[in-house]
Amino acid sequence: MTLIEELKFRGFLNQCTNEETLNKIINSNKIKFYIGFDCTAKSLHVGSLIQIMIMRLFQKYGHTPIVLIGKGTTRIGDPSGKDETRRILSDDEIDSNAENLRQVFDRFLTSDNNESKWITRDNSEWLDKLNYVNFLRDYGKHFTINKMLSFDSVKIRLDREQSLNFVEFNYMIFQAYDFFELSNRDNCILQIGGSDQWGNIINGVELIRKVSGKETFGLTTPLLTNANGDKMGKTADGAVWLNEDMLSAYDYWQFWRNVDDRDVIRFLKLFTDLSKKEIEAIEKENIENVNEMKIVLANEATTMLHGLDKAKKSEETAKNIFADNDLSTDLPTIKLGSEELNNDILLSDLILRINFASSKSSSRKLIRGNAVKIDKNLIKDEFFSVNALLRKSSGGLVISVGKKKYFRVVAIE
RNA sequence: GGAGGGGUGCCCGAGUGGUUAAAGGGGACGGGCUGUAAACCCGUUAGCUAUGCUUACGUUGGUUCGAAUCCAACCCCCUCCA
Repeated sequence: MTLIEELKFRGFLNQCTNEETLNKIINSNKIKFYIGFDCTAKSLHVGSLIQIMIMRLFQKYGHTPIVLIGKGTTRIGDPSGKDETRRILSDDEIDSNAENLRQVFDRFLTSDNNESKWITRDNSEWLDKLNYVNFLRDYGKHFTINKMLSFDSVKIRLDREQSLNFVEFNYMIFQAYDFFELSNRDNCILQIGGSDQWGNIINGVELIRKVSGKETFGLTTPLLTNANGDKMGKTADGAVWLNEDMLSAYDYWQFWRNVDDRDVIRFLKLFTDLSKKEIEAIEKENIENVNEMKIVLANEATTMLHGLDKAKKSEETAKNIFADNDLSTDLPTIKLGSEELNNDILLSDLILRINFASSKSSSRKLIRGNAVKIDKNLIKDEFFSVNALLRKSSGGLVISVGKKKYFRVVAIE
């Protein structure tokens, strides 16, 4: 299978400039390609995973990924896919976000092979130094307003009567310029991005052709949505983060375990290293039992990010809770000292403390709504205090909120 | 700069003096059904030391017994004109 064939099989390919030529080049040469990531959050989330996985695939075929950390462009704010102007982040925030992002790539990309070892660039390196007048003269002339206005990222804002300020309007020019810089510095010949980046990407391809006369390529991945058509990666508590301190390995595992039936095969192709053969075998074997496939998916995806141990442990925990109804398993735990236990400990406070409710009112509403159980017994009293039960128990209490959230409370000496 | 329109809860959106913590929809969460899925049905959806109190309809003041609703100033957005 060639790289392009594999991309197609797995569902990574949305659009590509001149697929035929690119195909020839990547089959006979090792290339450098890049994907840009802005530092708008402390961590990447599942929404970016498709980009990370496609880098991984290219790397498997011997190509070199350039992770472009967009410290410079983050200070501008990409209007693509955004309803409104982003909050402007401080430089400190941007720096610390950038640091966090790098760690994630280390998990997914390899540095072993010298040839295709992944590298990072930071576009503030060149964007910060730009001189406005010179830049306009040398590069601004290659962009027509007529065309810029026709880009979706701009058009949508205008159509919806939402403001788009001049800084944001310039974003696409900077992104195009990034590609130009990388093409010069690193001989990077391909930019990959989500489908919403198509316009920005071809701007870069065109700029390079106009200025250097070189042919470069652009490729986009489909916008990742689940079977319901929702943008992926958002859950109740927010995004499905990749950094473990923002989302535990167990919760990450649960995210994959809970995907829609219709998404399983598609996600196995996109988010695991399983080969075509393996995926087809799994599909055949489990045609009647999607849940087995979901477990494979959860294990594979979690292993890739957090390691085999944590994946297995998550599976174990899930099995205990959901299949065996055995609550003696590993759970997030609140430890109460004897001093604290001198006072009444309200159930509603504990739920708040473990972050299963966002306020005490909502925590009480959950209790009123029959959502909370202690050791599998429904508690309906929103003023329930756990002291008496806790004194009687030996191993502490297991409290569940809804069907999927569990935690333990223990008394310590 | 001129004329007009607009800013409501997580989002969309109704409301033009009192029973409005604000209709309706979406989303989310919880319950039921199930398979930790989907669909469907029901409930919840500002906070708190809670039969009450506090905060909330762009911001700040004002009128009024009472304001999201009326008035003034300011900020922001949109359309047309210059």
